[in-house]
Amino acid sequence: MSGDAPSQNVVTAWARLIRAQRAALAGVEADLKQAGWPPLGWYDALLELKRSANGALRPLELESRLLLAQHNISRLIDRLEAKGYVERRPYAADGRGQLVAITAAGRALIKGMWPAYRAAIQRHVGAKLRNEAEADQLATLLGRLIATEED
Amino acid sequence: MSGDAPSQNVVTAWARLIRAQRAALAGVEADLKQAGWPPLGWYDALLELKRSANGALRPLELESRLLLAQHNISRLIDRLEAKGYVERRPYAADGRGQLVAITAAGRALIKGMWPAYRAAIQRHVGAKLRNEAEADQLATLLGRLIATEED
DNA sequence: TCCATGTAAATGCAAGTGCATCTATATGAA
DNA sequence: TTCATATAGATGCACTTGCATTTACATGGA
Repeated sequence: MSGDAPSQNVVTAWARLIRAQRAALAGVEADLKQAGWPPLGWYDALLELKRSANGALRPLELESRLLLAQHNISRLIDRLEAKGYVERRPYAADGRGQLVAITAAGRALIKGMWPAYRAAIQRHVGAKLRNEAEADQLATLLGRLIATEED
Repeated sequence: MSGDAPSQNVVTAWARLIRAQRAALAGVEADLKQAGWPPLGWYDALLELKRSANGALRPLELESRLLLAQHNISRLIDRLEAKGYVERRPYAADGRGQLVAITAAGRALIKGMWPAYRAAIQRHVGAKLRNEAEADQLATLLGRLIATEED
């Protein structure tokens, strides 16, 4: 898969990657919204925090896990903080940094959202695949695209 | 793959779908921008028009092919029209509708962009896959997600 | 014909995003 | 220590997107 021109299969995969994500994301977002929940990005960010030691991460770390730009992380945290789902704490080891910690309200939010989110994932992704092997294959192949040999 | 709860493989595939697209799209957009080209969405829209009979499509059709929301299509056409890459024509068969046609400048634009776009696709997608079979598999699986059994 | 209802596309406004820049702290060389 | 440079995160501004609504035309029934 080297060389400077992509094969037809690669171009097709690229085009479908864009559209499949667009379709799935729009579907899931719409389902969540209809059920009265906040945007998906809030869930994803809170989940990363919850999974981390002490329920906290530095914005920089959140950035690399969510693959969002720095200024977008900064403002996402603003919104989550304004609603009381996270709190910013100073980061002792580096005065420039900070720690973003999930609050009890944040934990409650993702817990409450999960059933609806889970159902939406199943509807817009799971139900379109034929079997577990396909899901596994898809996850594996997408994993290759994420692997960071970037730059 | 039925039922209401997604398997772990499905959840993983979902999470990676979001991130893989985000990473690949950001990478390709950055490459194009650095080379001085307009956003990717312009290319995609113009390509759909170029491939169509008479180089024209109704906005409604463009919407379903690009999987963008109606108002976004409307404004994308505004921008393309302002730069002279497309033109809006009345649609005789339905007075509410219109036809959006690619211009000579539009054709020249996508022709000029393709080498840079192609190289970016190869760098951010092709180079990360191991062989043609993987590209083909990925395209096939993503195709399942796009297939419209929606609603 | 007239009107209620439906559909294609545009638009005002709010919210989110990209971009460049700014502030504050950290690090390393002189 | 001092200063140049680098890094973490915030922010002003322009542009894009989402959402609701509006406008214009189409369609079908009374």
